[in-house]
Amino acid sequence: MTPADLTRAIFVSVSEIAEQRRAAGVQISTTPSLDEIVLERPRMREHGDWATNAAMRFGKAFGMPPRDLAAAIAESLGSVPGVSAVDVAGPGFLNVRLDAAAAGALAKTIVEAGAAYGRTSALAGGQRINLEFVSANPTGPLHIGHTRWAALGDALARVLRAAGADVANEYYINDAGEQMHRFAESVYAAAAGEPTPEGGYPGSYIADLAARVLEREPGLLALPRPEGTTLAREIAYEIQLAEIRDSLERFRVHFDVWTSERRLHAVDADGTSEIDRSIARLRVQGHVFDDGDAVWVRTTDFGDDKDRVIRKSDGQFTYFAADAAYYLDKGDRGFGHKIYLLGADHHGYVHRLKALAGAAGDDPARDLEVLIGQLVDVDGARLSKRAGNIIEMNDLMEWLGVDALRYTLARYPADSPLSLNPAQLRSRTNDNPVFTVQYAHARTCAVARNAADAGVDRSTFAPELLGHETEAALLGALSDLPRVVAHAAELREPHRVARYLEEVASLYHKWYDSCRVMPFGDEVVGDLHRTRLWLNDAAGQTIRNGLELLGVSAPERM
RNA sequence: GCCCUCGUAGCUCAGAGGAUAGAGCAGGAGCCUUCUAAUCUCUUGGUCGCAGGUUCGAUUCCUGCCGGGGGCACCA
Repeated sequence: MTPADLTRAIFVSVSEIAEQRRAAGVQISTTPSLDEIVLERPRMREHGDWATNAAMRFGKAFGMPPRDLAAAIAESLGSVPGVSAVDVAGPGFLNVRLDAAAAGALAKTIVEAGAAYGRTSALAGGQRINLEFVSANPTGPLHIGHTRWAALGDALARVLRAAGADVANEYYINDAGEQMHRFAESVYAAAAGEPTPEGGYPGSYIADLAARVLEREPGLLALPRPEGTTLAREIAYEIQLAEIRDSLERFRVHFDVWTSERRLHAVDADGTSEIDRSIARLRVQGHVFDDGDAVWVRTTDFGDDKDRVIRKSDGQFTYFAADAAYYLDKGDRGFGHKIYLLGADHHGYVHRLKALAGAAGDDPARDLEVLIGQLVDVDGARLSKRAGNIIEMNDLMEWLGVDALRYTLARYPADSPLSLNPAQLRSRTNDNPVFTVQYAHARTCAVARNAADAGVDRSTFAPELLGHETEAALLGALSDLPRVVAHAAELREPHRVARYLEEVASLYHKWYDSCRVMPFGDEVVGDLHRTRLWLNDAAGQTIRNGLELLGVSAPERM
């Protein structure tokens, strides 16, 4: 019996009681629907396998005290096959216990579903989602902040897809404007042996880039300065962007779409750019106005504390203009829903983005989400040798490993400030969550290997034998993966998957400690061993699937 | 000044309006001739920052205050 089966049984019971009440002449103010039945796993195991607050929820509408309604539901639920006990507790909770066979059947379900276990259609059929994250300027290496958004954004994308959503990962390349100019000046200066210009980029990576630029273009310094600077910029840009892509791929983060800001600035044959056309489109919606020679967007219509300039009086576009064009561009490419993952240092931008959505004719509350991530730092981290006062993603990967980094960065809600503890991340005991989870997985593999050697296979399956309390607890947790994934997707909180895995790992270790898969000594292999192998493999599969959602490997040996 | 965010055990943190507020670590006490003791068992530890409000019920939602972090531009 899966949680979904039980939910349905409770729904049927509640509906029948509603009918009886109606037949008895009682006014029922609401007709319950299936998705109003909420099943949860009790915090305390003693309370049972599952609990529902349905009686408290519908008591009022049925004109019944919650405890009476609970008793009525318990009565009819008690006769459902697979349910071994139903208790009414507290203000009207219903605690349900499943019999071992009904609960144990799940082990086979999971093994047979394999990598698909945990996937749902909770978010299927909705708008196409554009998930933009990282989007670092291609003027230097990625730092620790980008690393957090990369881990979080990619995990979120995986979780959303597992819940059936259609999502594309997007990286916006800020390759136009002032920062690129400063980057160019810095690289050229380094190539020419000059000091870093005022406001330029420090760090020895600039000198490395300059050396590679000169290698590719030995005549650079012979060119007139403007042409030389432009050429240096283009070559250095290409090298730097390639390095960013490489870092991200090594971090197992893949972007489906890379959008260049330059494309938005490019002027067509008719003399207009994407940005020009975008401002014209925004005007139609009525939130754009002129003041002297400058063009403004009335972002205060959408909660901003002041209106924003989109085109300065000297004719130059502000950054906001490119962002507006980019927003419209996403919509034009078929993305009805846009998610932006921004660092806390950009939160002032949220109102402006919301305003853009509104000015574009979208619903700012429904079509646009901005997730703000708090800052992260690492105790005792070395600053980048080549990029000055930042902590580099490349160094972090080498120092702590991709698995530990990804897991830990995805383990906390985005809006909680985070300080990584390197000693903990490198530890090989329970104080390191990623280790606990990976070790549990490796242990399921070790058990499976040993079982194979001992002649224990999955040729029979007798779920009624899975009656040990640690087996009931483990099965309960395993059954929760689809719900956890759906919740994580809906709430945009991949950290729920990590926390869940820690619970499964812990319950698996407890089970391992008290229930053997292998026969003792010269004991004959029996159904109990074989059935436990199914459970062992189901636990391994569940952990593997969860780790996959976080982009963390599931080693078979440690 | 205004905006965002956080405040839960000694530490790091979970907690979608529900039960006696949880986990790991740290502290204390235990279990190895048999699948990985890297695990497991028991145990100490709380004014959920403070004060109001909504609710049958608030750590959770609302308001104010206190404290930490981040941010305010015809900047990029």
